[in-house]
Amino acid sequence: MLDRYDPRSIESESQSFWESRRSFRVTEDPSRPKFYCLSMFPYPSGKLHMGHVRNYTIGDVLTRHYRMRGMNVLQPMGWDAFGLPAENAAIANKVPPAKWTRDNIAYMKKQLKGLGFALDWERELATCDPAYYKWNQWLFTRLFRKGLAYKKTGVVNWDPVDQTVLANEQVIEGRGWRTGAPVEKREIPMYFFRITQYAEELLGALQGLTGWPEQVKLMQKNWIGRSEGVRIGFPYELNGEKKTLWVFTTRADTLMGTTFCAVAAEHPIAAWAARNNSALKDFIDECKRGTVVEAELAQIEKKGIPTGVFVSHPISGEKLPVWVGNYVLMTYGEGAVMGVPAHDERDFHFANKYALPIPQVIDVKAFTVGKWQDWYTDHGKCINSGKYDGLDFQASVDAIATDLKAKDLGEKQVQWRLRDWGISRQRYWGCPIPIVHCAACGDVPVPDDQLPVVLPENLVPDGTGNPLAKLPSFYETKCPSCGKPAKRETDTMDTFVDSSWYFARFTCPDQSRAMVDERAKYWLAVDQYIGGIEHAILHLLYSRFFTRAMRDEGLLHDVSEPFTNLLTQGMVLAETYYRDTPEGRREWVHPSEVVLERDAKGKILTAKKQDGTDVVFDGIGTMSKSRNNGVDPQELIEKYGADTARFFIIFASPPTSSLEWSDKGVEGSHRFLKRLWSFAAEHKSEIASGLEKKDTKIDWSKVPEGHKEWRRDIHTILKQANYDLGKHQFNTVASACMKILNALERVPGASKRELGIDVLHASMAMRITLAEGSSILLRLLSPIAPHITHQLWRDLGFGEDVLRAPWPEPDPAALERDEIDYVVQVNGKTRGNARVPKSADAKTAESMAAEAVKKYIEGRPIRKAIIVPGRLINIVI
RNA sequence: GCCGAGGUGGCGGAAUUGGUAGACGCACUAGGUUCAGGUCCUAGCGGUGGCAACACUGUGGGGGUUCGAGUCCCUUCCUCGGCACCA
Repeated sequence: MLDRYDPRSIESESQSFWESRRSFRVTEDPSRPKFYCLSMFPYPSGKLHMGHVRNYTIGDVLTRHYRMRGMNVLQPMGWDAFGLPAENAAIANKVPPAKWTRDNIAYMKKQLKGLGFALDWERELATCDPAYYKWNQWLFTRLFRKGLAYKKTGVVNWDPVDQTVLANEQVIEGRGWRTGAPVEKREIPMYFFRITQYAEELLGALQGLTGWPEQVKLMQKNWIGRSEGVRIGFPYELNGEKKTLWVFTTRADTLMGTTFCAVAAEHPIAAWAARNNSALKDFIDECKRGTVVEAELAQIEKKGIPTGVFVSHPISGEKLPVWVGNYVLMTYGEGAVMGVPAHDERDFHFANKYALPIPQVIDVKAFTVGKWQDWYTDHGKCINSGKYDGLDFQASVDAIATDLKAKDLGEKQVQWRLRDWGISRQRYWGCPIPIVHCAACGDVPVPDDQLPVVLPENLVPDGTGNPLAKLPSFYETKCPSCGKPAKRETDTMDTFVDSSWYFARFTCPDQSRAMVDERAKYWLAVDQYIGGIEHAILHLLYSRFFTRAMRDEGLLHDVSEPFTNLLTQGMVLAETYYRDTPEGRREWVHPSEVVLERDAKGKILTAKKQDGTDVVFDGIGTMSKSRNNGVDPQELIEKYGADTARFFIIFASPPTSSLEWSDKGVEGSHRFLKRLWSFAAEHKSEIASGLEKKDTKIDWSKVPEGHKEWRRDIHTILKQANYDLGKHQFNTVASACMKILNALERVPGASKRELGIDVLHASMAMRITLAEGSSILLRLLSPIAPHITHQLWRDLGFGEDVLRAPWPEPDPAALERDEIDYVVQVNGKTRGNARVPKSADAKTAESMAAEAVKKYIEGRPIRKAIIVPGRLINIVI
């Protein structure tokens, strides 16, 4: 045993130990409870960032903990390897995305190994491997035949200069990122997954996901967005032809307050009306030019222009103008809305702007036409609504729906916010969509025996469209159905498809004849899934959809939900600093280069760069290259070791909260591990002798009282730590480890000449407790800092492998007390303490408490006393 | 704009879920060790008043429920995440 803590050698030795024993390889074992612990697999962007380290450390703490509790724990790792950054790197460096991606995987894998995660590397997979994406294609063809995958047009961002489709991310302030050209919207044919067919089930099943955070379930619920309303038809005539403009509303009770209708720019009425109306045409063009990003769409100024078309109110027959409104979404409902300015905020502002009437039809409090108030949308009885006057919300909706139904102009309808999932990407580095376009046979799915459609790996995209579309050897093919020359689809799949089922593939990654096999039955569902809150909606919803689609294909048995428990980790943040250079440039200064000056109380007075120039603190934000505030995990590991990195990350904040990086905090964590190491070195022989006598029965009456308390402290801390582990509050578990070490370091003296003390006996008790406490500490700490605990466990003679040791449980006898310390309050204010014998009844406890605080009572009569057993007594005077 | 989360010392955070607010750590202050710096060790550390004992006050702001509120309710201000082609 070395006398100095040397993480480098300890960590590489521990890792070799695990590697040589294949410690983390797992197979199906029906004799033990299984636990599938999965962290979201990384995109191989180059090197690990702190978010990865945090994610995988949390997963590893769970994995190692449950292993020590005797469960058969699977923790696999793989690579979400397709995606845009590889193409961007290819454009920048002229390297094929495949090579860039595989190099990154090799480097990041080395980093993961260096962090000592208990991963079963024999199950590693990458989504860019044909052996993986073959099954994306296979499932696609199955869904296509069922109609669960289908083709229709979708809207994309189009860069007119590069003649290419842009991702939202590649559109900077309405312009293409490379060309600077104003981006246009373009409608192109795409493939969609009919996720809406599962909308009802995806929504209903949320209730059963008791292991998910309420927050995530609520976000999914709102995203799916079920709303009950009425589909209403407004009849009109075009060139003598009778037509109906359909809208959907959840507020049919306000129908009599409709003063206009508004349609989306893409609506057929808009197109028809614009034929010989150049102002309208320009406006529609303007709407189409803009963004496809909903967040921006929702914040643009609400504008509109009349089409000149009038529709009839379905009840009153009144003529209402139809406007084109830039706030109406073609993708929701019917692409048209009825305008009720008095009871809808957007309609209110729209009507005010264009001087449309604003008649009140619901009896809300204090209505005036001038200013919008939130309560205008409140439910109430109908007024100014003819025969519906006096009806409340439900009654008026029912009556109006019945009347509309009779006229064939409407009925109740359930509307979803959720849209079908467009999966076509006009990009190279992705899974090819297995379709062949044949002039005679149409869209033909590629037959099983021709799968996978292999993606050529040697291409280098240049930013002007998909290189696959320029490669005849890829797209020239024969129709699988008639054998005539045909064209292969060159679009690839959204990478969310790859990540929607990888958790299932980890159960049987070597299976070449099927997407998944029987082993999935043993392992699924994932017992604990861990990942960033930013995936709360899309990735998780798509995975829930895929699991059901696979279930209905007969691939998964009795599994509908992929993730039983979900832990959404917080983000990793760091301070940001900048200075404005004399040239007027903003220079971001790395936090490690900033020197802080503090006052006598530690408050920050000034921040300067090391060279003395002033810098400005710009708050706490996510680690990013652009703001130069990232911390490279690799440097951290090299300087302090993986255990310090892991410990700090766990200690600094609870898993679900954001984590603020602090170099000083890292040093504190390192200090703790160093202290642990020296403690072990210093007490090695006492621990050895305590271990030898560990079965000796201690007569605590012959040992000083302080000694018993010492042992009780350790077990109390352990009890709390186990409770905290159960609720995944790992930061306080790390604190508990520090507290136990603090306690152990306060070894009580055994030489005190107390009455009845047996010095030899007390000394033995001390050594036994020291050994017991050390063993508790090492086991409790091992999931967080596995290397140092592995080494010390062996060095101190506890055993060969701490991973195989049982999880520590507090000894109930150690927790027992003869007396209870009560907090004593007078009128709710804490005024003292009272030590009360455990056997005392309530009356005795009360009088002892009153005695302890008598100077605050001063003889005034006690009105009552509230006793919280074992904790607190509140005396009310 | 819509949906979701969060505000506790100088800082990260804790509080047995309605019962001693500030555990543990960082920073800071004083002392010790050291030629010195670092390391390490000991003690102190929410605010105000006081030599002190102690008193008052304190969990973003305001109001309420309760014997008792960081925790529950109402209201208000601020910060962060997602919004369908970043992953």
